Amino acid sequence: MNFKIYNTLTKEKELFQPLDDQSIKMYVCGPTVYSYAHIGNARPAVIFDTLYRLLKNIYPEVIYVRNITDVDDKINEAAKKLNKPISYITEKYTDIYHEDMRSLSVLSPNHEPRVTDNIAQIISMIQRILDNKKAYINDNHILFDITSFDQYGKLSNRDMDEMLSGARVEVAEYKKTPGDFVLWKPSNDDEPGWDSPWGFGRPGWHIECSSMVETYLGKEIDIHGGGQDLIFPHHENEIAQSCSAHNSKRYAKYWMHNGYLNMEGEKMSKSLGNIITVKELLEKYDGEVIRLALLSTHYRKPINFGESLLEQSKNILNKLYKNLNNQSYEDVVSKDVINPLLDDLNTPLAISSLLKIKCSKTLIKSANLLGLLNRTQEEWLSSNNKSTMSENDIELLIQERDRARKSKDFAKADEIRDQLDQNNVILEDIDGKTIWRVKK
RNA sequence: GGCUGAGUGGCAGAGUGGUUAUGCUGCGGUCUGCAAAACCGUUUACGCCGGUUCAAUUCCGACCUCAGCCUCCA
Repeated sequence: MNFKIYNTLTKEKELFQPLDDQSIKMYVCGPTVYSYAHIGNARPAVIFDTLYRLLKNIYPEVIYVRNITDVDDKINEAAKKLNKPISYITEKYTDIYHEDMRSLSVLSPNHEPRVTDNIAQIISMIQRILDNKKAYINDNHILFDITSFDQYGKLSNRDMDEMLSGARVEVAEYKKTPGDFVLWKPSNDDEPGWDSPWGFGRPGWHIECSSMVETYLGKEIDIHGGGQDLIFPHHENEIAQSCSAHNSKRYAKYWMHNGYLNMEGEKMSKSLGNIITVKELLEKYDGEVIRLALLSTHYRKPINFGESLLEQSKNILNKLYKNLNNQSYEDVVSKDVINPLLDDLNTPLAISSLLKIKCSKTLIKSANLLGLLNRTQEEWLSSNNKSTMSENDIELLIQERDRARKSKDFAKADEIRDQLDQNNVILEDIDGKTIWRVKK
């Protein structure tokens, strides 16, 4: 099995050679639960879910960990605004995230750790980094000393000195080097916090992932994934922390990053007001349509999300479900689908292959690998049944139209068809019989 | 300013040193009372300029445009 992955660390497409081919270990940065997940959050979830499905198809065991970040200043703000406890916010949005992911056919990872359940492990890791003299204490903050880590900047291909000359942000006074980052910071009484050897406080942003990888997967893992925006500083810092705590050279063997998502050609941002949540999209489109839309661009490229992409995806899915009507016995994944996936997860090419598969069972099995065609043809056709008319009324009108057609009163027959059309019902005359379906 | 990525036909989107991607849409046709569905056909594609080559959209170099990152946004 030749599985190739583009590795951000080496900037090359490499042959995937697992640390242990009996058990693959992958970690993906999960959501910060302070608001509804938007479509940009859904992209990595769907992409790495597809990777997870592919790996499970190849290897005997895959351990997939995706965390939930439930300690964050944005959460604190959201809680303060509503005058509710922080747990109210994190629990609410964790539940919504899970619902959204289910709708997009995203499988649950094997572990989904929360920061609040792993504080002891985080403290232990920070202590080890301090013991190894890779961090220092200043003004009640524990800061990682980036000058102590010679690989710093390798993942993001950055030279710290060059970056600093162009820096546009004020540097906190307690930092020795402007690039140093917080491992632990003090909390006020109204902020979430835990007792630690360094006083009441909370972990910095990056340490949680390092700690959870260590706890649930070990010191070194095969694949670490996330959005491109996390390359710097988040992933760069994770490498520095983990290697410094472990006295090791390597943390993740392969780094995979998905491209950005734009809305109708524009960056999705609060200021432009074009952020669209998964929940909003699900009101208008089936989760499978959204999933297909997200997979229709290669994961490393920017995706231009919008109405036309969704409509196109809907058409493709209709076509695929329509193709599920022959009886067949071949029950294997199509080579034309799995081979593109094995080549750095080329989902667009795999999808185009799906459209050529004639054998239903092969089609289902192949599409399932992408998390698609999860329902039967009947279930699909009857979903999104948005006609305002009852089935009985529709049947009666069809009978009336039949009578009109038999008596060659085509004007009346067409009038009835138009009437049904306005109620989203489309008629098809096949072999002397009239069948109807709801517009999708 | 530094870094990273992208630029393919009406749209979406693969791929390739010389031969059809694929899908959607549009147009034409077969079929139909008319439609729908199905099937068939179909329109100049590869940002710009050089270079390498018998041949470049594909390799190399410069340039242009767009997007993003540069301390907590997937």
